Amino acid sequence: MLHIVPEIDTSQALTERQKAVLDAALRLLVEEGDQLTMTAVARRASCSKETLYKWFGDRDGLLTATVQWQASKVRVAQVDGKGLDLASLTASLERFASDWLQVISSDTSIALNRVAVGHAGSGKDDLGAVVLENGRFALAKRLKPVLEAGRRAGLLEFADAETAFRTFFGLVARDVQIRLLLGDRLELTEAAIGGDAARATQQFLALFGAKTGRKADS
Amino acid sequence: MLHIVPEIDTSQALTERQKAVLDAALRLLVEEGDQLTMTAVARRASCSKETLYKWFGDRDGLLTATVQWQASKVRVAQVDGKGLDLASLTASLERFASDWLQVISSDTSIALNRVAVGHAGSGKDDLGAVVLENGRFALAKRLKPVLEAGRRAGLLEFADAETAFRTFFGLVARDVQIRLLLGDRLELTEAAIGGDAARATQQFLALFGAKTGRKADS
DNA sequence: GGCGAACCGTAACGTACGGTACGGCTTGCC
DNA sequence: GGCAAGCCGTACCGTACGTTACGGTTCGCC
Repeated sequence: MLHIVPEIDTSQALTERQKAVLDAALRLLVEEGDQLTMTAVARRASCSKETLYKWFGDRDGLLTATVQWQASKVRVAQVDGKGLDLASLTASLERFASDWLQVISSDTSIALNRVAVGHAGSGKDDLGAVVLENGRFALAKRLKPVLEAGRRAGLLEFADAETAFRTFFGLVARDVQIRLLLGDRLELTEAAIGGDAARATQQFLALFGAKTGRKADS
Repeated sequence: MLHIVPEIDTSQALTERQKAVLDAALRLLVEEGDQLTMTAVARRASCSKETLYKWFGDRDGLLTATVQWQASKVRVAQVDGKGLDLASLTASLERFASDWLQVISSDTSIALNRVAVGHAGSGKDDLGAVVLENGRFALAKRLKPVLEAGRRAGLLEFADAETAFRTFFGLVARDVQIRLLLGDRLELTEAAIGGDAARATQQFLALFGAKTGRKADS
């Protein structure tokens, strides 16, 4: 289990210039993947390699800082669970689903996940942990309160929020992420994402919705 | 869309010695990941680098051959859809689910997927296509006939087999594969896999099972 | 036995790239 | 103005590794 404490915000203590450099590195990472070179980053960011090494230590440090920098940007608004009814719960779930599909199908996410996957296993850095913590685990942390509010409101029935979340995750993501990571072209239009989000939400409600006052389930 | 024609069996025309070399390369790939070196492969396989280059062209060729070689080994028995009732359908689905979980949580699959993901995007080779074709798409090809047999037998209801398959895929895999690829420890015991397979199957039946003569769904 | 093909082991080559050093420029401070 | 700090651009160094070359050995075949 990774479960790195996620509250520490390492993205501070970055000057504007440093953020600009990391943005350049990020763009290059999206274009070139893990075979980006320090020289290329320096050129793209119009800075010297000496500066890169002074600021980030070494190549792995630069990569880690870049991933964390991007991660710090994707904090999404919390959905609060006040005055919950079936309509607003459904809307929240659809919102989560479509946000998540949007994220995992973005060039940036794909590039970051590719790099992190490539580095996992060769225990040099913890890119995988960072990505996981700011992706899948952050999503769970934001969604679980909604699920539990839904349960308190009598709209959902489940024993374990973690298990319910994982099912929701599966219904939303299905094979999308692995296919994209493996290079499958898979055009996700705005409309397709909306449709998938609605479908996943309905399926989730069919599985975990309380069996009171709704049309015959399925 | 990749959808490389998968029927061509490129694993033939390999001598026993070549298979042994690829097995060595595969073992090394599991241990070292993508940063394995040609020298290491040669040493592990007790062959000369000259031979590696003669047989496989270059490093990418060796990697591709290794991935294809492993892919050719995982052909799983087809399940035929004769005399289908709910019990045998359920058993088939559970079997597929647990086989799939077994595969994606194996060291070999993780290593291969990591390498393929790392190479995707840098269009040099098509490792991603190979992995996808022998993983997710092969699974669909084997499972869809079962789903359609279930529909003909009046046990399942769905409009599109592809969509139904993808939901099943999502219910089975959930977040397991991406977490493993990103380096999350996630011990999947035999028992846990069996439980997950049963749960995913029940959820799938709750969503797509025909509403005749079954106990209250969910 | 002689011969050629295939292959092993190892040495050698070339290069790409991570990392370092250094000269010059700008900026802020005394 | 003088000086120091920070940074850019670039040249430089060392090494790891992909790729090639080559001498020596085995093995099938005549």
